[in-house]
Amino acid sequence: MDIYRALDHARFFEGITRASKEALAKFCMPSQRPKNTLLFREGEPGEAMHLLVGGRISLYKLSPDGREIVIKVIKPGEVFAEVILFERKFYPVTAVALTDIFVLKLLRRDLLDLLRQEDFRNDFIAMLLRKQRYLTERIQQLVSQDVEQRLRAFLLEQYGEKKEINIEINKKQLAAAIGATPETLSRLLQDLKRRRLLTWKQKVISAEPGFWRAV
Amino acid sequence: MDIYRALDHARFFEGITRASKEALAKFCMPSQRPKNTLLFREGEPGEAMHLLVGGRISLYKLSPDGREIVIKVIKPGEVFAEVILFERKFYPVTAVALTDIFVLKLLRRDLLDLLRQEDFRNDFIAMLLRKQRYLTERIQQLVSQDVEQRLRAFLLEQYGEKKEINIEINKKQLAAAIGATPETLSRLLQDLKRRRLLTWKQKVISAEPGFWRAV
DNA sequence: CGAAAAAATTGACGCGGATCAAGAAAATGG
DNA sequence: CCATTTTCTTGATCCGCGTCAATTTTTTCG
Repeated sequence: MDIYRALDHARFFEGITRASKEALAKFCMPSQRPKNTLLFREGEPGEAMHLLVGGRISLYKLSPDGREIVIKVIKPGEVFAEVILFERKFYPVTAVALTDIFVLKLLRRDLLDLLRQEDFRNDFIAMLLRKQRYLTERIQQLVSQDVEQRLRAFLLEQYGEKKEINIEINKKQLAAAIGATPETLSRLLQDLKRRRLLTWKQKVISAEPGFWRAV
Repeated sequence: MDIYRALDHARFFEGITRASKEALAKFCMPSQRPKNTLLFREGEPGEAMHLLVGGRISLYKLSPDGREIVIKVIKPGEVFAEVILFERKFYPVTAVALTDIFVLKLLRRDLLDLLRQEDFRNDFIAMLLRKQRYLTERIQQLVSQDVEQRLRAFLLEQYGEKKEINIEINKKQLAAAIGATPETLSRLLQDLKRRRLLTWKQKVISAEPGFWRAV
């Protein structure tokens, strides 16, 4: 469990100099947590930015009536909870580990130091803008696309256009991630199977080429 | 049409020193445009950040089937299209003037200069984080709230909890802004009128106190 | 291994809001 | 000011997906 190596693989820190990555490694607080761990809750005060090294984490908000609205599923190499560093001091979302995870935490004051370096700062701003773009696209998707298209977009974003996907999350979690109920996902999967486009057995999804360019 | 004064009123530039605001005023390119002007289109290359001084602008994305999905309605004092400054060089959304507008443009290179100043940079990052929070909340709203709640949220955000709202956009535009069709909005307004919560006559919306705390 | 819990499936049904079409009202522009 | 276009309204109909309930299947763990 080498922090430096983890940082080295995180795409967010790609453009950064070796020296500052080593400095960063000193600041980071590593932690491993089992599946279903609640990392933080919406509205709670916080003072760290997180970098996910391994596993998946779901960020969601609660609707007034208690439903979980998934904002984003975080995959390895991505940073989250950066929002609390500058603006308010409260997390705007809840974070739950969908699988066993390995995360690095970076305290506010350490990050503020790092931001003094121009290249780090530029990467940081670029990351924020990328995220803004992502959220913009997610809005468009959730509002205008049906469940099948959202499933396709999700798999594409998280795993790429592959024939075999080794999926670590369960169907309930996936349903939530694409803004649907488990029942609806179940029926969709049945239909995709009938159309010979996609099958889900155990932890493996097999997608036909046709799936990726379906109507 | 004093640029400095405009900047002085823009909340984005609130925390900034007088000196750098004056410098900024020199860089800004002011422009006034009539209603319905297309400022830029999704996918077009761009090289300026915009600050809206007066009027309203709709930022939207097109769905695959050509519907307009409104991401955000910009109000005076807000900045937009900052995304092209760092990340890619293409606008991620289309921008259309909902009313006659007055905007200031800030070219990429000028902004990059400004970002060298620590206080400006901090404000800039804070603005990005605020926007991220906004988009996060918009997702939650669009996914989990019905049209009536979305109407309430929109009016609240854009005009505040007022008894009388002078509305400059038309019903079609408002319907799009809350992710509904004009037909649905029309029926909703009829219902709100019947329930004595809200009336819309000409360019004026009158909302009863009860409207703001409706179920 | 076997019992209990959790996840997934299946069917019946209902609802919010989209769509389509037609007509009324309002805005626009010569 | 009138003619044309655009916006708004109203009714009828439809559909995707959620909800609820009942099983079935899978996972968990003593």
